[in-house]
Amino acid sequence: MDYSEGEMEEDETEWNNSFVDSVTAAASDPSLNKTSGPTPAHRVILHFDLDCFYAQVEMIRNPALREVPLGVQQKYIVVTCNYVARDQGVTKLMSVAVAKEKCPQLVLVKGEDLTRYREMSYKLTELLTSYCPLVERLGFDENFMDITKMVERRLAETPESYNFSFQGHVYNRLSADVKASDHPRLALGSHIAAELRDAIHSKLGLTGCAGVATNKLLAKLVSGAFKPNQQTSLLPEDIGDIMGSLSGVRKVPGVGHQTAKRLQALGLVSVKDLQLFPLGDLGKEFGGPSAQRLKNLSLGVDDSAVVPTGAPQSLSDEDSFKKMSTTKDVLEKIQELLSSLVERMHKDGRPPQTFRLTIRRYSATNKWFGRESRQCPIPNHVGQKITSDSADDAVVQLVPLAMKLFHKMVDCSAAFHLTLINVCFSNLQTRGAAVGGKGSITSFFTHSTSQSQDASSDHQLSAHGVMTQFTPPQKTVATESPRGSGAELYGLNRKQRPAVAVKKPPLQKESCSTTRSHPEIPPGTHRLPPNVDPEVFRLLPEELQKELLSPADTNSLPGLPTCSPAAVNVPNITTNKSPQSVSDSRNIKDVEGAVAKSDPPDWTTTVNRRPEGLSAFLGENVTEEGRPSFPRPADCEFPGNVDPTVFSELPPDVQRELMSGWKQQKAVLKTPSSRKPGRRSPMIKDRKAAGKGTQANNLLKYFKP
DNA sequence: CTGGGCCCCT
DNA sequence: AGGGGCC
Repeated sequence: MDYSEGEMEEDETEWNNSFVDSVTAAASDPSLNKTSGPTPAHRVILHFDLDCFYAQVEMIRNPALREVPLGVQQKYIVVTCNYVARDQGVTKLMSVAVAKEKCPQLVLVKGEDLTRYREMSYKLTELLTSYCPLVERLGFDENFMDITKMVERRLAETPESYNFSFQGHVYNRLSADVKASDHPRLALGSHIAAELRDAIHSKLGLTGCAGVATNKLLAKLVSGAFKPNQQTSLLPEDIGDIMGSLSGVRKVPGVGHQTAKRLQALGLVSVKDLQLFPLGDLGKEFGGPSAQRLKNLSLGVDDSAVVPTGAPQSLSDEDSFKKMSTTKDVLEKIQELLSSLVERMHKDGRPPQTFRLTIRRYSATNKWFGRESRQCPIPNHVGQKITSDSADDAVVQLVPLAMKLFHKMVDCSAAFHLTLINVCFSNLQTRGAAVGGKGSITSFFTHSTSQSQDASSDHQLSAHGVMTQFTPPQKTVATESPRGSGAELYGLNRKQRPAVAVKKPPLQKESCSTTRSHPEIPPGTHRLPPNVDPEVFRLLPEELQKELLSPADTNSLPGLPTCSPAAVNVPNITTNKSPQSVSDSRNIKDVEGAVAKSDPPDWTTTVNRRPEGLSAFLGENVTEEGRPSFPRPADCEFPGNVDPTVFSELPPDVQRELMSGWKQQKAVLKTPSSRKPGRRSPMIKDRKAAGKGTQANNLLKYFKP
């Protein structure tokens, strides 16, 4: 129904017509255009923007931090800071070094784990949703709301003689001399905004800014006019002013770095430049739809609807680092990420159907370069496991999947250097009929339902009690007490799980017994002992591998240490875990389990004929015919005139780039001088090496001007 | 040009 | 699968 104002921005054929319609509708006199469907010509849109969100959450957790300059640190960056710190010159996204130098007393709190922020963020969205269903999230700390209906209802109820007024600021005006009666809807909107900000503060302890305007763009722009903990409304007659006040196109939401650059190449740097630039010319560089959108934005026109965000469509977890260059480290990191992510998935309750692994490789020429990813479907039973009882089992199943994807991207026979790993679940199964009706799911629904009633009942504002529609199976949230202010917001969630999870103490017995469930393994066949990490195994010298595979040892071999393979010496392979890795002894054990469980029984029959999945897991090179082969340096990739020895002595970066170049040449005969990425890409798509071809593309870009 | 997400659109 | 955008 809100289809009204556009929303087909990218529909190429119809776009132009629908745009013209919607724009004229929006631009023309609001009051007369009611006829054109259910969409109000005059929307009232709110934008909420919490003050220094992460810092606020930390200050709620520890009120003593309110008095001191506080920064929230991720890696070596201060991602945000409280206003005490800002007064001393600290800014967002400032390096820790600079921040400390500006403000020596700066107190830093680690903020890499987003759990608390995420939880608080959703509490806020849920709170807003309890007043009005049209809430759209933008990041963790911003929300749009379309309160048109709410406003209309109030308007209908207000007496003829009502004296309208604005709450908070009115952009570019002294609120004294604005005639609020000329803008009754916005005026009412400003009161609703004030009430909501108050509710946010009393219920969650958070302060923030709000913007009140007629579309999302303007609401967002105006919300920042008065910064901490204030609100601002924008009258339609001041749209030109606020757009003109922006220092450059980059300040327009929707115009990112890349777009700004392209605009600049056209000579467009100010908003006004963009406003005046011929649409046709703009279309030549950006295409019709994008050009229109950009131009609209520059004029303050934005007919996009507030689309209720609902539950996230994907959950991901990532970590960045200076350098990661061994398969073992990758494996451990992936496992670590997966463990926490699976835990989150479990609370979410929707079984994911696809898994994605993405990495960022270090490249000397530019390290801020893009990521590469591979994704694959998640077997149904695994997906169910994530959400049902045993998340640990799920991790065990997922690690091999992840490693398989990893090896699709990274050739482990060559040096590699990663700076980021991300794991992501998406394609979340929305209706969990398949979940197999454990009691837990139903209990969640009842619980959260009761909560939503709580929230809506004690407020005159509330129109709908529909908070639960996307509440994650975080029954948890429901723990918010009637008066719930703050303290019990956190941490209480966690504890419903053990009750279910205790069923299986995760011990090596588990994986061993699983492995032994195939006692019919023929004697004398080659197989990895159940407690040997295949990744580590792969890295061993061939001789050691043979020893390990010798039949006599199959069941007696103790586990390999998790430390670097170089440190392993054969006779001393004992169960001793390297101290560094003890922190989570499941690390290795889980992987063992993974191997045992994910492998069809027949994988044990011979080392050389494993299922593809396992081969990838082991880091073997797999040819296109599916024949596994152990890694050889630069397998067959050298042009004839290249001396392998010389090559091997080159820096890894150079090696990789050269390799990419060669592979590129193999894939595409013509040397790619074309600047357009889109031109050539169809050609290299078919090859199995498409991934590497793509990378070659990227590397070649470095040599462009 | 950093950090950990999330989104949409090819 | 990647690009761009947002915070």
